[in-house]
Amino acid sequence: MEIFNLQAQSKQARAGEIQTAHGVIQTPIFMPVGTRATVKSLWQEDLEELDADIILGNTYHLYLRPGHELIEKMGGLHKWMTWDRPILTDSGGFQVFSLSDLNKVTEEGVKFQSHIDGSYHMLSPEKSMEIQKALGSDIVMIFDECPKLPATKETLRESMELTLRWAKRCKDYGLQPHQNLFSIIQGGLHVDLRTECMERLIELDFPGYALGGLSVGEKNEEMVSFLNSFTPKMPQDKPRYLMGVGKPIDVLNGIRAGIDMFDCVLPTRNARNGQFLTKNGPLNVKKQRFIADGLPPDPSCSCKVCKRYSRSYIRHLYNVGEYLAGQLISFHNLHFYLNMVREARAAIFEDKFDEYYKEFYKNYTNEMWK
RNA sequence: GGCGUGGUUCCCGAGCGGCCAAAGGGAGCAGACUGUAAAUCUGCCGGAGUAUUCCUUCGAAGGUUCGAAUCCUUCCCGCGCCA
Repeated sequence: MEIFNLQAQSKQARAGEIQTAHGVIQTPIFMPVGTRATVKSLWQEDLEELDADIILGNTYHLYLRPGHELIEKMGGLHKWMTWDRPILTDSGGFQVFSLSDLNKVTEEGVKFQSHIDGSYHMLSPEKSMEIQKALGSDIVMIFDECPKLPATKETLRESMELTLRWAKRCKDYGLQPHQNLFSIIQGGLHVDLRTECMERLIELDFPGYALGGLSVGEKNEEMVSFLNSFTPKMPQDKPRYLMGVGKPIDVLNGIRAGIDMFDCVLPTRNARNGQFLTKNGPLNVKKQRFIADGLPPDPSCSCKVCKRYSRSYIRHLYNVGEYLAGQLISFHNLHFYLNMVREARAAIFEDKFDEYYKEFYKNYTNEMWK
């Protein structure tokens, strides 16, 4: 079943729609990350006001706490967290990478030691599917292995082969009727490995294809150059998802290469660390020069935070450790990302994405404003 | 007036003869953060130099000592208790 409808293209950049049981996702899309059934520091009302089409949840974290059985018992993730728009859940594959000192990878799966209490757990393709099935997310990710870069080609190949075997096992596990299983292409920065991985995944036939294992240690230029050469080879009629990426410019680079979906913790994590985004690049609110700055975070922004609050006030909140600082900046930063991809989408429909990209890049990297 | 106690680098505050340009906080500065173990982490933080180094500094002035933020004398100022 096709869930993706390609609507417009501007060179490699694409605009389209993804159909899910909980609504339509307009692409290119940025998906706020809500690991533990919450986009940190924001209310679901905020996400609706931001008009986020879809958010993420995480298999590993929700499995450990509160446990997928509980969420299933409470009616599934959507109902439990009162979010009736689409949800994508990551499979826990990334945690194999980010918590690597606490786990051991075998053919069967990954034996984990919980980062919370040290207890032992097994995460396998079947277990990840069981959890995501219970959560009831609209887009389910296969359980993959995400190798850290740089890595030898041999290592990457072995990892890719394992991911392929796991992909088959995920595919064979039955999900809920409304759920769509996306596969994840691995293979480091090698176009040949990635191509082989993709072709073998296409044989299994998935409704969407993701690029995993990027922005995990390689140079940014390497990732951009890889994306430009690889993305056009990906299926035209399926959504293309670049996992975990990235900074605003990275997202635009991805769109330019033909990626449809993105997620990243940066707008919310960095918000909690004081960084707010502006048309002219990121700034940190804790700087003393903002102490009496009556301007909003980004004077060119139309979000509710920028309409009301000043840098001076938010700086004070941040400085004294008030939660509201992180909340306000998170809201603004997500607005920044979502607004950016909406503008990109509009530009693609007008076949002016390159112009949009160049203008954005020029403003965002202009040192004069810093 | 008496007794006691204290004045330390932007602020608070350790140090009480050499290992002290002086712990630790705070503030400040610079940086990081990319499928969230992150409202977190790293570096700098008297001046000059890449650096072994040099210069200025621990209320003030004198003194003891090879050597003092640390000991002594006097003075200035703060705080507490008693009259």
